[in-house]
Amino acid sequence: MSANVSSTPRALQPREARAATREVLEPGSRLGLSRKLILDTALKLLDRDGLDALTMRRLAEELEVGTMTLYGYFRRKDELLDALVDAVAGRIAVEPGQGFWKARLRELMIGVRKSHAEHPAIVELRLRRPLVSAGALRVTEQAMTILCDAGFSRREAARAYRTLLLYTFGFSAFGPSDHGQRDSQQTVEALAALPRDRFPVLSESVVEAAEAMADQSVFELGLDCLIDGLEQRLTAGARGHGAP
Amino acid sequence: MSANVSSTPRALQPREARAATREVLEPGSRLGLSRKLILDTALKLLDRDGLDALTMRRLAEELEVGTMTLYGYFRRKDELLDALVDAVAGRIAVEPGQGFWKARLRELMIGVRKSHAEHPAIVELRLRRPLVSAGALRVTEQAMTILCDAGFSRREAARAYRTLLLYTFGFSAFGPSDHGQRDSQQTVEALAALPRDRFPVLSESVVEAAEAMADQSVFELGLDCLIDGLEQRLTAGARGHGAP
DNA sequence: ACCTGAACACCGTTCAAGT
DNA sequence: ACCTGAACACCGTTCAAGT
Repeated sequence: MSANVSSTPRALQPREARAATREVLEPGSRLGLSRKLILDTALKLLDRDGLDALTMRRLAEELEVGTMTLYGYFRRKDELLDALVDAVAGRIAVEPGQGFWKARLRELMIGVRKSHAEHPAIVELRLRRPLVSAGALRVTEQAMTILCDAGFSRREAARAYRTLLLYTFGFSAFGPSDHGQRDSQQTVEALAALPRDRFPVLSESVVEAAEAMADQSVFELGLDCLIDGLEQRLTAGARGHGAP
Repeated sequence: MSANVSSTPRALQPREARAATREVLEPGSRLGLSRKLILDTALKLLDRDGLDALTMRRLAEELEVGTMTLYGYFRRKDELLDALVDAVAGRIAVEPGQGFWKARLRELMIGVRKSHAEHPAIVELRLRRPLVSAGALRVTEQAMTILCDAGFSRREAARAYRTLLLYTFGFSAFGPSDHGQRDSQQTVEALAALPRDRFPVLSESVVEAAEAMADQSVFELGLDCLIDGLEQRLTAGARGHGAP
Protein backbone atom coordinates (compact mmCIF):
# COMPACT_ATOMS: atom_id res chain seq x y z
CA MET A 1 0.00 0.00 0.00
CA SER A 2 2.59 2.53 1.07
CA ALA A 3 4.76 1.54 -1.88
CA ASN A 4 2.18 3.26 -4.04
CA VAL A 5 2.23 6.26 -1.75
CA SER A 6 5.92 6.87 -2.08
CA SER A 7 5.98 6.35 -5.81
CA THR A 8 3.67 9.17 -6.90
CA PRO A 9 4.15 12.63 -5.38
CA ARG A 10 4.49 14.15 -8.87
CA ALA A 11 5.34 17.73 -7.81
CA LEU A 12 2.20 19.76 -8.44
CA GLN A 13 2.37 22.97 -10.48
CA PRO A 14 1.82 26.09 -8.35
CA ARG A 15 -1.68 26.85 -9.60
CA GLU A 16 -2.68 23.21 -9.53
CA ALA A 17 -1.30 22.87 -6.00
CA ARG A 18 -3.56 25.59 -4.67
CA ALA A 19 -6.61 23.90 -6.15
CA ALA A 20 -5.53 20.50 -4.90
CA THR A 21 -5.42 21.63 -1.29
CA ARG A 22 -9.14 22.39 -1.25
CA GLU A 23 -11.66 20.73 -3.56
CA VAL A 24 -9.94 18.60 -6.12
CA LEU A 25 -12.66 17.52 -8.46
CA GLU A 26 -16.09 17.23 -6.84
CA PRO A 27 -18.20 16.35 -9.85
CA GLY A 28 -21.85 17.34 -10.13
CA SER A 29 -23.12 14.05 -8.74
CA ARG A 30 -26.03 12.47 -10.52
CA LEU A 31 -26.32 10.06 -7.61
CA GLY A 32 -26.43 11.72 -4.19
CA LEU A 33 -22.67 11.47 -3.90
CA SER A 34 -20.24 14.02 -2.47
CA ARG A 35 -16.72 14.03 -1.05
CA LYS A 36 -18.21 14.52 2.38
CA LEU A 37 -20.55 11.54 2.09
CA ILE A 38 -17.73 9.37 0.83
CA LEU A 39 -15.49 10.42 3.72
CA ASP A 40 -18.21 9.89 6.30
CA THR A 41 -18.90 6.43 4.95
CA ALA A 42 -15.20 5.61 4.81
CA LEU A 43 -14.80 6.63 8.45
CA LYS A 44 -17.77 4.50 9.44
CA LEU A 45 -16.22 1.54 7.64
CA LEU A 46 -12.86 2.24 9.26
CA ASP A 47 -14.27 2.46 12.77
CA ARG A 48 -16.43 -0.60 12.33
CA ASP A 49 -14.14 -3.01 10.50
CA GLY A 50 -10.62 -1.57 10.63
CA LEU A 51 -8.10 -0.32 8.13
CA ASP A 52 -7.92 -3.46 6.03
CA ALA A 53 -11.66 -3.34 5.46
CA LEU A 54 -11.44 0.06 3.81
CA THR A 55 -11.00 -0.95 0.19
CA MET A 56 -12.27 1.04 -2.73
CA ARG A 57 -14.50 -1.85 -3.74
CA ARG A 58 -16.11 -2.24 -0.34
CA LEU A 59 -16.50 1.49 0.11
CA ALA A 60 -18.23 1.72 -3.25
CA GLU A 61 -20.44 -1.21 -2.34
CA GLU A 62 -21.39 0.48 0.94
CA LEU A 63 -22.35 3.59 -1.03
CA GLU A 64 -24.19 1.44 -3.61
CA VAL A 65 -22.11 2.85 -6.39
CA GLY A 66 -19.68 1.47 -8.96
CA THR A 67 -16.12 1.22 -7.71
CA MET A 68 -14.77 3.55 -10.33
CA THR A 69 -17.23 6.27 -9.44
CA LEU A 70 -15.12 7.01 -6.37
CA TYR A 71 -12.23 7.94 -8.61
CA GLY A 72 -14.27 10.87 -9.82
CA TYR A 73 -14.09 12.32 -6.31
CA PHE A 74 -10.60 11.25 -5.23
CA ARG A 75 -7.87 10.71 -7.77
CA ARG A 76 -6.25 7.98 -5.75
CA LYS A 77 -7.00 6.05 -2.61
CA ASP A 78 -4.16 7.92 -0.91
CA GLU A 79 -5.95 11.19 -1.54
CA LEU A 80 -9.05 9.83 0.15
CA LEU A 81 -6.99 8.63 3.11
CA ASP A 82 -5.28 12.00 3.51
CA ALA A 83 -8.63 13.75 3.47
CA LEU A 84 -9.88 11.31 6.07
CA VAL A 85 -6.94 11.95 8.40
CA ASP A 86 -7.32 15.69 7.99
CA ALA A 87 -11.04 15.56 8.73
CA VAL A 88 -10.62 13.53 11.91
CA ALA A 89 -7.72 15.65 13.14
CA GLY A 90 -9.81 18.72 12.49
CA ARG A 91 -12.33 17.63 15.11
CA ILE A 92 -9.90 17.42 18.01
CA ALA A 93 -10.86 19.89 20.72
CA VAL A 94 -8.50 22.86 20.90
CA GLU A 95 -10.49 25.24 23.08
CA PRO A 96 -8.26 27.89 24.55
CA GLY A 97 -8.83 26.51 28.06
CA GLN A 98 -7.54 28.25 31.13
CA GLY A 99 -5.25 27.78 34.05
CA PHE A 100 -1.57 26.95 34.29
CA TRP A 101 0.19 25.97 31.07
CA LYS A 102 0.84 22.46 32.34
CA ALA A 103 -2.86 21.79 32.84
CA ARG A 104 -3.76 23.29 29.47
CA LEU A 105 -1.17 21.22 27.67
CA ARG A 106 -2.27 18.10 29.50
CA GLU A 107 -5.86 18.73 28.46
CA LEU A 108 -4.86 19.22 24.85
CA MET A 109 -2.89 15.99 24.60
CA ILE A 110 -5.66 14.07 26.32
CA GLY A 111 -7.94 15.37 23.58
CA VAL A 112 -5.54 14.01 20.95
CA ARG A 113 -5.41 10.68 22.74
CA LYS A 114 -9.20 10.61 22.90
CA SER A 115 -9.46 11.14 19.17
CA HIS A 116 -7.06 8.26 18.63
CA ALA A 117 -9.06 6.03 20.93
CA GLU A 118 -12.22 6.81 19.00
CA HIS A 119 -10.64 6.18 15.61
CA PRO A 120 -7.76 3.74 16.08
CA ALA A 121 -7.40 3.06 12.37
CA ILE A 122 -6.63 6.73 11.79
CA VAL A 123 -3.48 6.35 13.87
CA GLU A 124 -2.31 3.59 11.58
CA LEU A 125 -2.99 5.78 8.61
CA ARG A 126 -0.72 8.47 9.98
CA LEU A 127 2.20 6.07 10.21
CA ARG A 128 3.67 6.51 6.80
CA ARG A 129 2.32 9.91 5.81
CA PRO A 130 3.81 12.86 7.71
CA LEU A 131 0.71 14.84 6.86
CA VAL A 132 1.02 18.57 7.46
CA SER A 133 -2.49 19.64 6.51
CA ALA A 134 -4.37 22.47 8.14
CA GLY A 135 -6.66 20.17 10.07
CA ALA A 136 -3.79 18.25 11.59
CA LEU A 137 -1.90 21.42 12.51
CA ARG A 138 -4.62 23.03 14.60
CA VAL A 139 -3.39 21.03 17.56
CA THR A 140 0.19 22.05 16.84
CA GLU A 141 -0.78 25.70 16.78
CA GLN A 142 -2.53 25.39 20.10
CA ALA A 143 0.36 23.52 21.71
CA MET A 144 2.90 26.02 20.43
CA THR A 145 0.77 28.85 21.79
CA ILE A 146 0.59 27.29 25.23
CA LEU A 147 4.30 26.51 25.34
CA CYS A 148 5.44 29.89 24.05
CA ASP A 149 3.13 31.64 26.51
CA ALA A 150 4.70 29.53 29.25
CA GLY A 151 8.11 30.93 28.37
CA PHE A 152 9.62 28.37 26.03
CA SER A 153 11.44 29.72 23.01
CA ARG A 154 9.93 28.82 19.65
CA ARG A 155 12.63 26.22 19.12
CA GLU A 156 12.17 24.63 22.52
CA ALA A 157 8.39 24.76 22.20
CA ALA A 158 8.54 22.97 18.87
CA ARG A 159 10.82 20.30 20.29
CA ALA A 160 8.79 19.92 23.45
CA TYR A 161 5.53 19.49 21.56
CA ARG A 162 7.20 16.96 19.34
CA THR A 163 8.00 14.71 22.30
CA LEU A 164 4.44 14.99 23.58
CA LEU A 165 2.92 14.22 20.21
CA LEU A 166 5.18 11.27 19.47
CA TYR A 167 4.56 9.82 22.91
CA THR A 168 0.82 10.15 22.34
CA PHE A 169 0.99 8.52 18.94
CA GLY A 170 3.18 5.80 20.36
CA PHE A 171 0.70 5.05 23.08
CA SER A 172 -2.20 4.99 20.65
CA ALA A 173 -0.44 2.87 18.07
CA PHE A 174 1.39 0.39 20.30
CA GLY A 175 -0.44 0.67 23.58
CA PRO A 176 -3.42 -1.28 24.83
CA SER A 177 -6.37 -1.53 22.49
CA ASP A 178 -9.73 -0.61 23.89
CA HIS A 179 -11.21 -4.10 24.15
CA GLY A 180 -7.89 -5.74 25.15
CA GLN A 181 -9.41 -8.19 27.68
CA ARG A 182 -8.32 -11.26 25.78
CA ASP A 183 -4.91 -9.74 25.10
CA SER A 184 -4.29 -9.46 28.81
CA GLN A 185 -4.99 -13.13 29.47
CA GLN A 186 -2.69 -14.14 26.63
CA THR A 187 0.00 -11.81 27.96
CA VAL A 188 -0.15 -13.41 31.40
CA GLU A 189 0.24 -16.84 29.87
CA ALA A 190 3.15 -15.80 27.68
CA LEU A 191 4.96 -14.16 30.60
CA ALA A 192 4.31 -17.10 32.91
CA ALA A 193 5.88 -19.40 30.32
CA LEU A 194 9.20 -17.54 30.33
CA PRO A 195 12.23 -19.41 31.70
CA ARG A 196 12.75 -18.15 35.26
CA ASP A 197 16.52 -18.25 35.07
CA ARG A 198 16.76 -15.87 32.13
CA PHE A 199 13.84 -13.69 33.25
CA PRO A 200 14.07 -13.58 37.05
CA VAL A 201 12.47 -10.18 37.57
CA LEU A 202 9.79 -10.48 34.91
CA SER A 203 8.85 -13.93 36.21
CA GLU A 204 8.10 -12.32 39.57
CA SER A 205 6.13 -9.51 37.93
CA VAL A 206 3.79 -11.35 35.60
CA VAL A 207 0.60 -9.78 36.88
CA GLU A 208 2.06 -6.30 37.22
CA ALA A 209 3.54 -6.39 33.71
CA ALA A 210 0.34 -7.69 32.14
CA GLU A 211 -1.67 -5.03 33.94
CA ALA A 212 0.65 -2.26 32.82
CA MET A 213 0.35 -3.48 29.24
CA ALA A 214 -3.43 -3.42 29.36
CA ASP A 215 -3.88 -0.23 31.37
CA GLN A 216 -5.08 2.87 29.53
CA SER A 217 -4.21 5.08 32.50
CA VAL A 218 -0.50 4.57 31.92
CA PHE A 219 -0.94 7.25 29.26
CA GLU A 220 -1.41 9.92 31.90
CA LEU A 221 1.64 8.72 33.81
CA GLY A 222 3.90 9.22 30.82
CA LEU A 223 2.21 12.44 29.84
CA ASP A 224 2.70 13.94 33.29
CA CYS A 225 6.29 12.73 33.47
CA LEU A 226 7.01 14.39 30.15
CA ILE A 227 5.37 17.66 31.12
CA ASP A 228 7.16 17.69 34.49
CA GLY A 229 10.44 17.05 32.73
CA LEU A 230 9.78 19.90 30.34
CA GLU A 231 8.96 22.21 33.23
CA GLN A 232 12.27 21.36 34.90
CA ARG A 233 14.07 22.36 31.73
CA LEU A 234 12.12 25.60 31.48
CA THR A 235 13.01 26.75 34.98
CA ALA A 236 16.57 25.42 34.70
CA GLY A 237 17.02 27.33 31.44
CA ALA A 238 15.61 30.54 32.93
CA ARG A 239 17.84 30.30 35.99
CA GLY A 240 20.91 28.76 34.38
CA HIS A 241 21.80 31.06 31.53
CA GLY A 242 18.84 33.40 31.13
CA ALA A 243 16.46 33.66 28.17
CA PRO A 244 17.56 36.04 25.37
CA MET B 1 -2.91 -8.21 5.83
CA SER B 2 -3.69 -7.81 9.51
CA ALA B 3 -7.25 -8.97 8.89
CA ASN B 4 -5.75 -12.39 8.32
CA VAL B 5 -3.73 -12.05 11.50
CA SER B 6 -6.72 -11.52 13.72
CA SER B 7 -8.76 -14.26 12.12
CA THR B 8 -6.55 -17.27 12.85
CA PRO B 9 -5.06 -17.71 16.33
CA ARG B 10 -6.62 -21.20 16.56
CA ALA B 11 -5.74 -21.92 20.23
CA LEU B 12 -2.90 -24.42 20.15
CA GLN B 13 -3.09 -27.61 22.20
CA PRO B 14 -0.63 -27.66 25.15
CA ARG B 15 1.82 -30.13 23.65
CA GLU B 16 1.60 -28.52 20.22
CA ALA B 17 2.12 -25.08 21.77
CA ARG B 18 5.46 -26.04 23.28
CA ALA B 19 6.71 -27.28 19.93
CA ALA B 20 5.39 -24.22 18.15
CA THR B 21 7.40 -21.85 20.28
CA ARG B 22 10.69 -23.30 19.05
CA GLU B 23 11.11 -25.01 15.69
CA VAL B 24 7.79 -25.45 14.00
CA LEU B 25 8.51 -27.57 10.98
CA GLU B 26 12.04 -27.12 9.60
CA PRO B 27 12.02 -29.74 6.87
CA GLY B 28 15.15 -31.54 5.79
CA SER B 29 15.89 -29.10 3.00
CA ARG B 30 16.92 -30.60 -0.30
CA LEU B 31 17.88 -27.11 -1.45
CA GLY B 32 20.16 -25.26 0.97
CA LEU B 33 17.17 -23.75 2.71
CA SER B 34 16.63 -23.16 6.43
CA ARG B 35 14.47 -20.99 8.63
CA LYS B 36 17.53 -18.91 9.44
CA LEU B 37 18.41 -18.33 5.80
CA ILE B 38 14.83 -17.38 5.00
CA LEU B 39 14.74 -14.92 7.91
CA ASP B 40 18.08 -13.37 7.00
CA THR B 41 16.95 -12.90 3.43
CA ALA B 42 13.61 -11.49 4.54
CA LEU B 43 15.36 -8.96 6.77
CA LYS B 44 17.64 -7.95 3.93
CA LEU B 45 14.62 -7.43 1.71
CA LEU B 46 12.86 -5.48 4.45
CA ASP B 47 15.80 -3.19 5.11
CA ARG B 48 16.46 -2.61 1.44
CA ASP B 49 12.97 -2.18 0.02
CA GLY B 50 10.57 -1.77 2.93
CA LEU B 51 7.66 -3.67 4.35
CA ASP B 52 5.55 -3.71 1.20
CA ALA B 53 8.37 -5.34 -0.72
CA LEU B 54 8.38 -8.33 1.57
CA THR B 55 5.95 -10.60 -0.22
CA MET B 56 6.14 -14.35 -0.21
CA ARG B 57 6.62 -14.35 -3.97
CA ARG B 58 9.49 -11.90 -3.95
CA LEU B 59 11.14 -13.56 -0.98
CA ALA B 60 10.98 -16.91 -2.76
CA GLU B 61 12.36 -15.34 -5.90
CA GLU B 62 15.26 -13.84 -3.93
CA LEU B 63 15.98 -17.31 -2.55
CA GLU B 64 15.57 -18.84 -6.03
CA VAL B 65 12.92 -21.18 -4.77
CA GLY B 66 9.28 -21.81 -5.57
CA THR B 67 6.89 -19.60 -3.60
CA MET B 68 5.17 -22.49 -1.92
CA THR B 69 8.44 -23.92 -0.65
CA LEU B 70 8.45 -21.18 2.00
CA TYR B 71 5.26 -22.61 3.43
CA GLY B 72 7.21 -25.70 4.39
CA TYR B 73 9.22 -23.55 6.81
CA PHE B 74 6.58 -21.10 8.01
CA ARG B 75 2.93 -22.06 8.07
CA ARG B 76 1.79 -18.55 7.34
CA LYS B 77 3.37 -15.25 6.44
CA ASP B 78 2.44 -14.00 9.91
CA GLU B 79 4.57 -16.71 11.45
CA LEU B 80 7.53 -15.59 9.40
CA LEU B 81 6.94 -11.97 10.42
CA ASP B 82 6.73 -12.88 14.12
CA ALA B 83 9.98 -14.80 13.87
CA LEU B 84 11.55 -11.81 12.17
CA VAL B 85 10.48 -9.40 14.90
CA ASP B 86 11.70 -11.76 17.58
CA ALA B 87 15.07 -12.20 15.90
CA VAL B 88 15.68 -8.48 15.53
CA ALA B 89 14.54 -7.71 19.08
CA GLY B 90 16.86 -10.43 20.31
CA ARG B 91 19.86 -8.51 19.08
CA ILE B 92 19.23 -5.33 21.07
CA ALA B 93 22.06 -4.69 23.49
CA VAL B 94 21.11 -5.37 27.09
CA GLU B 95 24.51 -5.41 28.77
CA PRO B 96 24.18 -4.92 32.49
CA GLY B 97 25.96 -1.58 32.29
CA GLN B 98 26.91 0.38 35.36
CA GLY B 99 26.31 3.65 37.08
CA PHE B 100 23.17 5.35 38.29
CA TRP B 101 19.87 3.77 37.25
CA LYS B 102 18.91 6.79 35.16
CA ALA B 103 22.00 6.45 33.01
CA ARG B 104 21.53 2.70 32.62
CA LEU B 105 17.90 3.08 31.63
CA ARG B 106 18.78 5.82 29.19
CA GLU B 107 21.41 3.60 27.58
CA LEU B 108 18.98 0.73 27.27
CA MET B 109 16.28 2.77 25.55
CA ILE B 110 18.82 4.33 23.21
CA GLY B 111 19.72 0.78 22.22
CA VAL B 112 16.08 0.08 21.43
CA ARG B 113 15.85 3.25 19.41
CA LYS B 114 19.03 2.31 17.55
CA SER B 115 17.57 -1.05 16.61
CA HIS B 116 14.48 0.70 15.28
CA ALA B 117 16.58 3.12 13.28
CA GLU B 118 18.46 0.22 11.71
CA HIS B 119 15.31 -1.72 10.84
CA PRO B 120 12.46 0.77 10.44
CA ALA B 121 10.15 -1.76 8.84
CA ILE B 122 10.31 -3.90 11.97
CA VAL B 123 8.64 -1.10 13.91
CA GLU B 124 5.74 -1.18 11.49
CA LEU B 125 5.50 -4.91 11.93
CA ARG B 126 5.08 -4.52 15.66
CA LEU B 127 2.12 -2.23 15.24
CA ARG B 128 -0.64 -4.76 15.11
CA ARG B 129 0.98 -7.69 16.90
CA PRO B 130 1.58 -7.25 20.64
CA LEU B 131 4.31 -9.85 20.44
CA VAL B 132 5.43 -11.20 23.80
CA SER B 133 8.16 -13.55 22.64
CA ALA B 134 11.34 -14.25 24.55
CA GLY B 135 13.51 -12.20 22.21
CA ALA B 136 11.31 -9.15 22.57
CA LEU B 137 11.14 -9.46 26.37
CA ARG B 138 14.88 -9.41 27.03
CA VAL B 139 14.72 -5.62 27.01
CA THR B 140 11.73 -5.68 29.33
CA GLU B 141 13.58 -7.89 31.80
CA GLN B 142 16.56 -5.56 31.80
CA ALA B 143 14.42 -2.45 32.23
CA MET B 144 12.44 -4.02 35.08
CA THR B 145 15.69 -5.01 36.76
CA ILE B 146 17.06 -1.49 36.56
CA LEU B 147 13.84 0.10 37.80
CA CYS B 148 13.28 -2.35 40.63
CA ASP B 149 16.89 -1.94 41.74
CA ALA B 150 16.32 1.80 41.74
CA GLY B 151 13.51 1.38 44.23
CA PHE B 152 10.35 1.27 42.13
CA SER B 153 7.78 -1.32 43.10
CA ARG B 154 7.12 -4.01 40.53
CA ARG B 155 3.88 -2.31 39.57
CA GLU B 156 5.45 1.13 39.20
CA ALA B 157 8.43 -0.32 37.36
CA ALA B 158 6.14 -2.04 34.86
CA ARG B 159 4.18 1.15 34.30
CA ALA B 160 7.28 3.27 34.05
CA TYR B 161 8.90 1.01 31.48
CA ARG B 162 5.70 1.01 29.51
CA THR B 163 5.82 4.79 29.08
CA LEU B 164 9.45 4.63 28.00
CA LEU B 165 8.83 1.87 25.50
CA LEU B 166 5.74 3.45 23.99
CA TYR B 167 7.50 6.78 23.66
CA THR B 168 10.39 5.04 21.91
CA PHE B 169 8.10 3.20 19.55
CA GLY B 170 6.17 6.39 18.89
CA PHE B 171 9.33 8.23 17.99
CA SER B 172 10.50 5.45 15.71
CA ALA B 173 7.17 4.98 13.99
CA PHE B 174 6.03 8.58 13.64
CA GLY B 175 9.22 10.55 14.07
CA PRO B 176 11.70 11.66 11.45
CA SER B 177 12.90 9.05 9.01
CA ASP B 178 16.61 8.71 8.56
CA HIS B 179 16.88 10.29 5.12
CA GLY B 180 14.18 12.92 5.78
CA GLN B 181 15.96 15.76 3.93
CA ARG B 182 13.24 16.14 1.35
CA ASP B 183 10.56 15.82 4.01
CA SER B 184 11.94 18.85 5.77
CA GLN B 185 11.77 21.05 2.70
CA GLN B 186 8.20 19.96 2.05
CA THR B 187 7.33 20.63 5.69
CA VAL B 188 8.67 24.16 5.48
CA GLU B 189 6.57 24.81 2.40
CA ALA B 190 3.42 23.37 3.93
CA LEU B 191 3.86 25.41 7.11
CA ALA B 192 4.65 28.59 5.20
CA ALA B 193 1.42 28.15 3.24
CA LEU B 194 -0.75 28.20 6.37
CA PRO B 195 -3.12 31.14 6.81
CA ARG B 196 -1.41 33.51 9.25
CA ASP B 197 -4.62 34.53 10.96
CA ARG B 198 -5.58 31.03 12.02
CA PHE B 199 -1.99 29.96 12.72
CA PRO B 200 -0.29 33.01 14.19
CA VAL B 201 2.29 31.20 16.31
CA LEU B 202 3.08 28.43 13.87
CA SER B 203 3.48 30.97 11.07
CA GLU B 204 6.22 32.61 13.12
CA SER B 205 7.86 29.27 13.88
CA VAL B 206 8.09 27.65 10.47
CA VAL B 207 11.79 26.92 10.59
CA GLU B 208 11.79 25.84 14.23
CA ALA B 209 8.84 23.51 13.71
CA ALA B 210 10.30 21.96 10.57
CA GLU B 211 13.62 21.45 12.33
CA ALA B 212 11.99 19.81 15.33
CA MET B 213 10.11 17.46 13.00
CA ALA B 214 13.31 16.40 11.23
CA ASP B 215 15.59 16.26 14.26
CA GLN B 216 16.58 12.83 15.55
CA SER B 217 17.98 14.34 18.75
CA VAL B 218 14.50 15.24 19.98
CA PHE B 219 14.35 11.60 21.02
CA GLU B 220 16.83 12.22 23.83
CA LEU B 221 14.91 15.27 24.99
CA GLY B 222 11.73 13.28 25.50
CA LEU B 223 13.59 10.32 26.93
CA ASP B 224 15.32 12.48 29.54
CA CYS B 225 12.11 14.31 30.39
CA LEU B 226 10.38 10.99 30.97
CA ILE B 227 13.17 9.62 33.12
CA ASP B 228 13.36 12.84 35.14
CA GLY B 229 9.61 12.72 35.64
CA LEU B 230 9.83 9.13 36.81
CA GLU B 231 12.60 10.03 39.24
CA GLN B 232 10.44 12.79 40.73
CA ARG B 233 7.72 10.25 41.36
CA LEU B 234 10.17 7.82 42.94
CA THR B 235 11.48 10.32 45.46
CA ALA B 236 8.04 11.83 46.04
CA GLY B 237 6.65 8.37 46.74
CA ALA B 238 9.52 7.50 49.10
CA ARG B 239 9.10 10.77 51.01
CA GLY B 240 5.35 11.17 50.73
CA HIS B 241 3.92 7.93 52.05
CA GLY B 242 6.85 5.55 52.28
CA ALA B 243 7.43 2.32 50.37
CA PRO B 244 5.93 -0.82 51.96
C1' DA C 1 -20.67 15.31 -17.90
C1' DC C 2 -21.04 11.58 -15.17
C1' DC C 3 -20.68 6.88 -14.29
C1' DT C 4 -18.85 2.11 -14.77
C1' DG C 5 -17.50 -3.05 -16.26
C1' DA C 6 -13.61 -5.41 -17.91
C1' DA C 7 -8.93 -6.05 -17.58
C1' DC C 8 -4.11 -5.81 -15.70
C1' DA C 9 -0.69 -6.64 -12.47
C1' DC C 10 -0.34 -7.67 -8.16
C1' DC C 11 -1.40 -10.19 -3.15
C1' DG C 12 -1.67 -14.70 0.49
C1' DT C 13 -2.89 -19.15 0.54
C1' DT C 14 -5.21 -23.91 -0.77
C1' DC C 15 -4.90 -27.84 -3.31
C1' DA C 16 -3.41 -31.41 -5.94
C1' DA C 17 0.28 -33.03 -8.21
C1' DG C 18 5.05 -33.73 -9.30
C1' DT C 19 9.87 -36.02 -7.96
C1' DA D 1 9.69 -36.41 2.19
C1' DC D 2 10.27 -32.42 -0.12
C1' DC D 3 9.04 -29.19 -3.44
C1' DT D 4 5.88 -26.58 -6.54
C1' DG D 5 2.52 -24.72 -10.53
C1' DA D 6 -2.18 -23.67 -11.09
C1' DA D 7 -6.02 -21.70 -9.19
C1' DC D 8 -8.95 -18.86 -6.01
C1' DA D 9 -10.40 -14.80 -3.93
C1' DC D 10 -8.87 -10.72 -3.15
C1' DC D 11 -6.28 -5.71 -4.06
C1' DG D 12 -5.63 -0.55 -6.61
C1' DT D 13 -5.96 1.43 -10.78
C1' DT D 14 -6.12 2.11 -16.18
C1' DC D 15 -8.81 2.17 -20.03
C1' DA D 16 -12.39 2.32 -23.04
C1' DA D 17 -17.01 2.41 -23.27
C1' DG D 18 -21.65 3.28 -21.80
C1' DT D 19 -25.63 6.90 -20.83
